[in-house]
Amino acid sequence: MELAAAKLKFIEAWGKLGSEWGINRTMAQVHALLLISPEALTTEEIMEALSISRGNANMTLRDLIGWGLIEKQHKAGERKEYFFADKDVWNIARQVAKERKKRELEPVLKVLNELSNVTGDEKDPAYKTFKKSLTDINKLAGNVDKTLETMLKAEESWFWGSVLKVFK
Amino acid sequence: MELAAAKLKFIEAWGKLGSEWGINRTMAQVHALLLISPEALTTEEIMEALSISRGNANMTLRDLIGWGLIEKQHKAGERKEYFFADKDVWNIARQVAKERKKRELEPVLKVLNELSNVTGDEKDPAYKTFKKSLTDINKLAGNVDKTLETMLKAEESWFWGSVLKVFK
DNA sequence: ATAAACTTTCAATAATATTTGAAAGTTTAA
DNA sequence: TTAAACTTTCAAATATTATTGAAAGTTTAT
Repeated sequence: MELAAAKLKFIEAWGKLGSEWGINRTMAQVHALLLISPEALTTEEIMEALSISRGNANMTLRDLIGWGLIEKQHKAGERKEYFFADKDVWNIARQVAKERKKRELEPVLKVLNELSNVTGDEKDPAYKTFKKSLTDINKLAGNVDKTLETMLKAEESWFWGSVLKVFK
Repeated sequence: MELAAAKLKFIEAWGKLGSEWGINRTMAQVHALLLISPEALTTEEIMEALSISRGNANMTLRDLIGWGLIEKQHKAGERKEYFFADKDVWNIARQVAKERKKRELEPVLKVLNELSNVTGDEKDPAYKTFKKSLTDINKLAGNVDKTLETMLKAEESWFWGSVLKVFK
């Protein structure tokens, strides 16, 4: 397969994966484009490469910066802003985990926590079932949370080394 | 907080979490409802509890069965179908992991694999960057895949015991 | 100060996803 | 059979989310 075709396919696949996991398709595509680009690109070039409008490109780039996945770059003597992506896939994974944990997981954990002081009759099956589910979910969520925390601090090789070692 | 209010809040929170992770909000809500219900419920009761239409309820229930998260139950002498959710949170997590791996991760891994035999000039930075990204993503994806596989087979306590042990 | 080069905003529009509800389909009991 | 009880389907309506593009805003050089 030719490089040009492969690039398009990669961008498409990355975009699809993103959209299935709650990340805007265009955002994932722009990220993919920058990820496989050796040099930083301008808004103009990104618009061109993905056939998207200026407004869309601008907002998407801003979002990606907010996610910590790309950065602006300024070239000496040029007005234009260039954008480039962190190429370290482990950093990317950590960054995404960090943001989603903060934006989505933590608010839910907060609600679950509030709910755990629900009042009711210990003899009521509805109450007991509710309590049990909450407790179990909290336990699981606590473990997920701890593991993510470790991941966020860890080096890739150490993390996978540790995790995979116990699984063979 | 009263049980009734707490239930509503839980259903809402579960629905929101679901929608942020690419799962239809109604589907997550129906699942939440059944998860905290001690007995199996009819379509009618679910429609009523969540104010959704018959068609929506029917499709959502079918989807949830497809995900392996709920089951039908028949009561002796009754025509109606009852639905109940597996209450084991670890089973739920595994089931969701299994389905999403199959439906979304695997197709992408397949594409990534196809892309890895892209042809090009080793001296071309665009080619080198592309190759490098692919290789790195494949490596990470491989580790995620192995870990998920282990999770799917494992008992909860063993899995978290093993993972958390190395993280203390 | 002015104008060119570039970036940002946001109301309008388009695309996508979800939901409805009534009709069609199925099963059971008498 | 027939009809009541129940389930499924799916075209149309609604709601949600993403995108456009032109106008407004900003920065820099002269």
